[in-house]
Amino acid sequence: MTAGTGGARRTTLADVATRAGVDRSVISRVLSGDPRLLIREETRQRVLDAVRDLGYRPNVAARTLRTRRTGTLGLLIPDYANPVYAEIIKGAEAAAAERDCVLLTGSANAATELNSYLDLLGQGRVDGLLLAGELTSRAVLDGLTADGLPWLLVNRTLRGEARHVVLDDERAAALAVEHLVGLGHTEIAHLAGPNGADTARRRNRGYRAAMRAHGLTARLDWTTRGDYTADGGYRAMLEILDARGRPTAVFVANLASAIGALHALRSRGVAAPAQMSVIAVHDLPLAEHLSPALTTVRMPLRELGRRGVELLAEVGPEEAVREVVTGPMQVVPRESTAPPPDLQERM
Amino acid sequence: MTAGTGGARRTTLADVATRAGVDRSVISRVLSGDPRLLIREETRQRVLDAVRDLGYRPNVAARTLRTRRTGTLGLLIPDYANPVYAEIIKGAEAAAAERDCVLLTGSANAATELNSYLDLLGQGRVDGLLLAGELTSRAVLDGLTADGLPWLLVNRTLRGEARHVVLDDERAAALAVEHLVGLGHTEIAHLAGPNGADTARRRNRGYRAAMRAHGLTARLDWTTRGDYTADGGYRAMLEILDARGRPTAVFVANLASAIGALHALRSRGVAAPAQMSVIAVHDLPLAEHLSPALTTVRMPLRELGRRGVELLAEVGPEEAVREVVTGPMQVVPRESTAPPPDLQERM
DNA sequence: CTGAAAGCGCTTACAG
DNA sequence: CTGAAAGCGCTTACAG
Repeated sequence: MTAGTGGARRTTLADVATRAGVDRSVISRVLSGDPRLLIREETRQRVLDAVRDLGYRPNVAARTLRTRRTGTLGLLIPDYANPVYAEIIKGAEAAAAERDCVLLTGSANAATELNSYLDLLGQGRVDGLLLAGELTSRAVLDGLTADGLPWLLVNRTLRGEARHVVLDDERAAALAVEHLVGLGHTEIAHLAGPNGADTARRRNRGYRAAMRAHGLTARLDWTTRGDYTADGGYRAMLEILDARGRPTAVFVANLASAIGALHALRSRGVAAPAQMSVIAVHDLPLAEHLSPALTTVRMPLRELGRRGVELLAEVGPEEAVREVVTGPMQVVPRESTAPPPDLQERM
Repeated sequence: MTAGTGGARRTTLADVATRAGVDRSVISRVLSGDPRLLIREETRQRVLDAVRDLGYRPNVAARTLRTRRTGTLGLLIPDYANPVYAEIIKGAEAAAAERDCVLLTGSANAATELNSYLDLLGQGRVDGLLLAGELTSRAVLDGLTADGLPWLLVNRTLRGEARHVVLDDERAAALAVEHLVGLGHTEIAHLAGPNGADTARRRNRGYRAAMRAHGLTARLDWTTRGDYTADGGYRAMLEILDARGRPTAVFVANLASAIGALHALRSRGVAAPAQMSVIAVHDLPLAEHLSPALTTVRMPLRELGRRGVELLAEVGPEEAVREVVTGPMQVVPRESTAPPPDLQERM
């Protein structure tokens, strides 16, 4: 046998039709469950038997060419290494599988990469596109719309666009602040995410709103900006430690930053939680094993991915979608948060 | 405009042909760079202009139906949350893009999931399949072969199969042991990976071979088994600490396990590296920020993904492939390894 | 109840 | 140098 397809010709509808002694169209309609098909039970059995015996599976390309539906949804993320996206992918994949759809995940972390990825996707490779991460521009979205390709922003919004599904980042920030306030903290800093990140802006906004709601001051020099990486979190935590006065707690915008922040505290000899409580957005098994074990806010990321697929599949491409996923969101208390030093002394 | 395709009919070859005033076949041959096409430069320009003006992009389904090539390769991984696979995916994606191929990544962590994923993939969705992780059985591979779908195991081998690309896990283990021996250690334990994992078996084998090569004893009760997670590493490290006598160093089979192992050492009050050196396979930015910063062996994971795609695309499906990727592999020394206590005292 | 036909948009061997 | 034709494997409206 020569290299190449490595096997015999695939079974087609014609093969099944011959075997079952009916027309190809009958097979097709039986398999697609056509409700307008009238067929004798005995014929239907013959068809099903033939399909099973020959191991027939429809040719995807032929079906797509005919129906203009690929049964594939695309998901574009900036970085596979970010566990946040891993969770989103899992939820999206599960939802896609439930609708007999394949999920085609790709990564792009620069505008040029994104464009070449869209080129690669070509015409008619996917029925719709979920766009996570920050690099999507208005121009790209307009291009997709012009191509007739439905899209939906996931975990981000874009000014003037009304096609997105996000988490309640404001509420996550509020939960974190309330946890700290509940422990007695009043001097609470914020290690924020990058300026370009929509989630970072909303967590920052949520932090400020929650501080205000508790009559606390969100000091400007106690809000420093990381970039959602451990390295960035390390640097941003040092900035907070170098500010005039020292907060007793810090709300960190994501888990990777918090790992760097804990490192910065160790390197300056600041004990956590004795001298500084730390709470971060996103819960992962890892958090349990850090030193100290990290208090987190668990976010419904899987649910976010799931809803992305559902909305993309169900809502017409011209309709507005502005959904905030309200899955389980809660503080997971571990060792990194405790009452502030002054309260501890009194105990 | 109604919901649905959300736009006008897509541009087809016929539209371009009309615009350029030539037959459809000419457009097709110009675009595919048919070497047997004789065409006047001026006609070729007209064709190219028409393609550009109309923004023509070939319909993937029609092309696939005709050529039997999808331009898509599949990659099946067990878990998106594992950063090892994130790196493999990145390498594979880059190599696929270079060959104008799309990479369709999917996850399955149980045999039933795998089968339903393959069903979902259907017939003719991908030109070949890369299989990473442990769950692939002989039966699945035979099924793929029967379907005429080329496949390649990535980061694992399977007895009796000769279609795989792997890393040199034995060498990684040897590098780790040599690093420890170079620091003066002779009592070296091994926190292994799960029994089912091919990489774990090879790292274990490499550890034993390297110990032997240095005239050292690999004590059986100093080899404990984790499961490549932080939780498993925590438990397996406790087992080592509970053994008779205590090693001065431990070679950990992967980074997630090492995070748990460091936690176990802290919880027992064993100082690292003063009382116990730790080195683990796989380097990630995270390692720098652990406490202590973790010494690792950096593995060429991206290169592994890249070679997987290259080999799948280039080697005929009937040919044997047994490749060991020889990318950059090196010890990245950080704080978690140091000379053993007895040597330190003498210094 | 079942079959025959058209056509989705390409590519390619062949005709001129 | 360029065009006409066949056919990849489906689905679906229609004919009987």
